[in-house]
Amino acid sequence: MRRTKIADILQNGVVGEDFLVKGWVRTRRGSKQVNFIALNDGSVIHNLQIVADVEIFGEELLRRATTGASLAVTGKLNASQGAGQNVEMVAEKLEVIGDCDPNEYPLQPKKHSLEFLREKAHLRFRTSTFSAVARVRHAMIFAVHNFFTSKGFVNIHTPIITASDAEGAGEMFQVTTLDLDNVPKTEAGKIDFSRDFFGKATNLTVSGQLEGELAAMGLADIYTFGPTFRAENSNTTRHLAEFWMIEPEMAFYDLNDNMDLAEEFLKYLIKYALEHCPDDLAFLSSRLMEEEQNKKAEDRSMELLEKLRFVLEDDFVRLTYSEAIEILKNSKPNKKGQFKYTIEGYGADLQSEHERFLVEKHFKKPVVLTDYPKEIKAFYMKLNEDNKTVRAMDVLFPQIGEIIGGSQREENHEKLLARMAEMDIPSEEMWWYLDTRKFGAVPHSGFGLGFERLMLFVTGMGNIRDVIAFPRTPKNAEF
RNA sequence: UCCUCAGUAGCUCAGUUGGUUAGAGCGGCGGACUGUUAAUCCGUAGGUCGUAGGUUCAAGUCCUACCUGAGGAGCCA
Repeated sequence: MRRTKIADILQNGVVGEDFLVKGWVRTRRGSKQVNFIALNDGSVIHNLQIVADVEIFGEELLRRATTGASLAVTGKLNASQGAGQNVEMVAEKLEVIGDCDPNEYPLQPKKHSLEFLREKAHLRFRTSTFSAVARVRHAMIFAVHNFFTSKGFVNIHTPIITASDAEGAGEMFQVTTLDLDNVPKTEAGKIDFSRDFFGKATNLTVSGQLEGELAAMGLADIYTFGPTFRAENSNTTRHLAEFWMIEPEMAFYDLNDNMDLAEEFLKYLIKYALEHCPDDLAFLSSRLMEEEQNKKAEDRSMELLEKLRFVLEDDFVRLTYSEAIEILKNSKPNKKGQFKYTIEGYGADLQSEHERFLVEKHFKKPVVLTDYPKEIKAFYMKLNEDNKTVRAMDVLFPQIGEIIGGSQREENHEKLLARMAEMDIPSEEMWWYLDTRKFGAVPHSGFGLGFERLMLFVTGMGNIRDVIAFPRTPKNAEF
C-alpha cells in the first residue's frame, strides 16, 4: 500500500477505507486494553489519532511508540468515539521505523519555551509551532513568486559574493581564501588582496539592488529573492546576520508607482496566507493568545487573523517625512516629554518610538513615509526639486517597524556622481552601475522587503529567530 | 555596541534578612486504572545552583570579572 499523508486523510479520507501512514509520535496514552497514539507527519498541524489494541500488538511493541519515535501504521479510518477529533485510524499493522529513547529525547509532550527550542533547532521542526511557521513560510515564498510572475516580472539571481564595498548598507562579511595565519602583505604593509581568490577584496552581499537595477535596465521589471548578509552586531528581535530579501526593481516607475506596487504586494501576500494557511494561522493565533494571557490588556496585540484582515481592508496612509515631523512635533508624548528623543523639527532621524507612535497610536494602520532629508538616506535615491529631500519611501508596520524600504533611483548621471562625491563613495569601481545612467537611462524605482519581517507579521511570532529554520545571529552559527 | 534582567533536576520555576541533609510541577522509569485527549492515581531515580576568583566561621543567596540567553536601544530589512 502507498503512504497517504495525514493532510490528505483529514481532508479527503473516507471512513471505512484502509490507509498507510508514516510519521512521528507526539504522545501516547493508554491502558491495558487500548493505546492512543497521536501521530504527526508534518503535512498539517493536526495529528492523526491511532487506536491500537494492546491484545493485537502487545505491550512490548507499543511501549516503543514513545514521543519522537517514527511509525508506519496501516489501518482503517473510523469515525472517532472520542471528542478531540472527527476521525481516527484503527491500527491493523504497526511498525516502529525508528526508536526514540525517551531518556535522551529533549522534546516532551508539553509546551516548551521558544528559547529552549532555539537551542534544539535541529528538532524543532517536530513541534507544532515551528512546523506551522515553516509551512506558512513556504506558502509566502510561493506567493512572492506567484505575485511577480503574474505581473510579468523576471526573477534575477544576483551575486552572493560581491567586490563592491560602496553600497553603504552596513558592515559586511569578508570572503577570502587567504591563509589567515599567514596573510600576504604588500610592500606598504597592507593585505595583498591581489593574491586572494578573486584578485581583490570580496564580501557577502548586503543587497542585490545595484545588480537588480542593471537587470531592470533591459528587462524592465525584475525582482530578486535571495540571501542577504549583514555583519552588524545587532541583538534584537528584528535582526539577523543572514536573512532573505525580496527586491523588485522597475523601469519607468516613479515613487507613486513604487508605493502602489509595495502596497499591492503586501496585501497580496497577507491575503494569500489567509486563504491558503487557515489551520496553521488559527494555531499560531491561539498560541499567541495563550502567550499573551499574562500581559496587561493594553500590551496585548490584536488577534492574529483580525490583524491580518485589518491590514487588507484599508489603504495605507501615505505622508511625507515633513508632515510626519509636524504630527510628531505637536503630539502629546512629544510635548509631555514622553519620547526618549524629543522631535525639534525637520532633520531629525525618526526613532523606533516615533515610527511606532505614528503607526500604532496616531493612524492605527500601516504608514508609508516619503521624501526624507537626503542626509539620512542612501546615495542612489532621486533628489527632489527642493534639493533637500529624496524620493524615498519606508513602509512601517505595527510592532515590526520598517518592513519595506525603497525609493525612486537617481537616473541623472551628473546628479548621481555629485551625490556620490558628497557622500564619499568612490565612483571608479562603480563604473558598471554608472553606465546605466549613460546609456538610455530611464526613471526607475524599487524596494526591499525583509522576508523574515514579513514572516513576523504574518505568523505573529515575536522573535525573528523563530521564523527562519537556522537563524544566524551574533555568537550563534550552530547547526 | 549600549542599557536592564536572567542563568538552580531533562523542561518550567520556587528557594525568605547569608545558617545544617537544595524543593515543587511536568517529563523519565516502575506499578494501578481508564475510549484516552499535554489523561488520572501511587511509588521512584535524577542537581559540581552558568564559569573563575573574592568576602565570610559559613555563599544557591553578597562582591568582581567573564560566558550564555532574553527584553529594550542603536544600525537597518
